[in-house]
Amino acid sequence: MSTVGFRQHDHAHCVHTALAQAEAKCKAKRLQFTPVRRRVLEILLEKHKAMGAYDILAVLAAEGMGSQPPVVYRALDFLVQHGFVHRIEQLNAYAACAHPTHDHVPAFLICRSCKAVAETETELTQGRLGVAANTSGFQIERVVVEAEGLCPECIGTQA
Amino acid sequence: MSTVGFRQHDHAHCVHTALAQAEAKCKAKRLQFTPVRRRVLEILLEKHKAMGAYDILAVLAAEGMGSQPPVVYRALDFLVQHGFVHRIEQLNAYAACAHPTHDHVPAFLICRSCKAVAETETELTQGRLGVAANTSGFQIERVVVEAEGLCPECIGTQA
DNA sequence: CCTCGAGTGATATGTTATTACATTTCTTGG
DNA sequence: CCAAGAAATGTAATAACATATCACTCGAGG
Repeated sequence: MSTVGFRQHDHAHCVHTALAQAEAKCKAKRLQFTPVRRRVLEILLEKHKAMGAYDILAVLAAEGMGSQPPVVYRALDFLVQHGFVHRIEQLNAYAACAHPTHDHVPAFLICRSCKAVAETETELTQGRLGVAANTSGFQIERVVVEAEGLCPECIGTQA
Repeated sequence: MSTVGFRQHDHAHCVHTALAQAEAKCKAKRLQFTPVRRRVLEILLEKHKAMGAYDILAVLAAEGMGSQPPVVYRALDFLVQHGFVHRIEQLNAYAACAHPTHDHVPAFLICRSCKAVAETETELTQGRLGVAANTSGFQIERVVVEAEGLCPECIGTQA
């Protein structure tokens, strides 16, 4: 995987597989996997990188699939909601999920130089954060974990 | 602490103390604790809540301390850089640091209902995230941990 | 006294996200 | 099949967040 694990891989295959999985999951859950939603996910899978909403919108617009912001934001909301895509808070950007087949708490390694994003998983409500939440009576629903730094490719080329 | 621990506390005192600590730290490090920077920190301490840059700017503007965005963003950059303030990525907002006296990796509990923010600490590069980073050769420089959910006050009043 | 650098003031602009409302398309029960 | 309601989309306008740039001030050090 070029960004997900900072390694190369057979990309066309994984795009196709991921789309098929998403389609199957939507069918199973009676969700509408509409053309716009499908295409947005496909764009993210193909690019295999975090993209801003307006970057995605530009691609859609070039294809005549809607040129206004709400089009892409609605599609992204849907995809995020159902776990096909993650939002990278630090970048105000979106990336296709690398492990769409099972529920998980995503964690990201974000290269500050090339903006590559690798997705891994974390344990929820463990460690001090979980303790703090329990102690204070806070009910955790979602956890964002994002590490910023340098990817292997960029370590040599940077300060 | 009303938001930091979802509990009440003597606020005027802690504002004063935190400002004095910040002033001392700046003096020790030869940093300029200018009126704008001081006032921005004070506003965040008084409000004791995550605030958007433009919310802070509105307060500054009302006091004649600068009415343009760069004023507040520059002050926030300084305060974040030196650990007096944290940026809450999920909210695009800023909150005064609750533990300014020592270096730490902050973690936040963010109430999705009332937007209260509690700050705790986490262990850096431990657990699966650290393992993933090591395995792939990624060099972590900063970690963002933000949990979203319901604070004790809001649990009763929400779905 | 002069210069240099950090900070500030001000204008403009870029980027990200939402509100609002009209219209179309799906789906489901009669 | 068909009507009614729900879900999705099209479109315009605007809100919210952030940065680029340049001119100006002021204090520290030569």
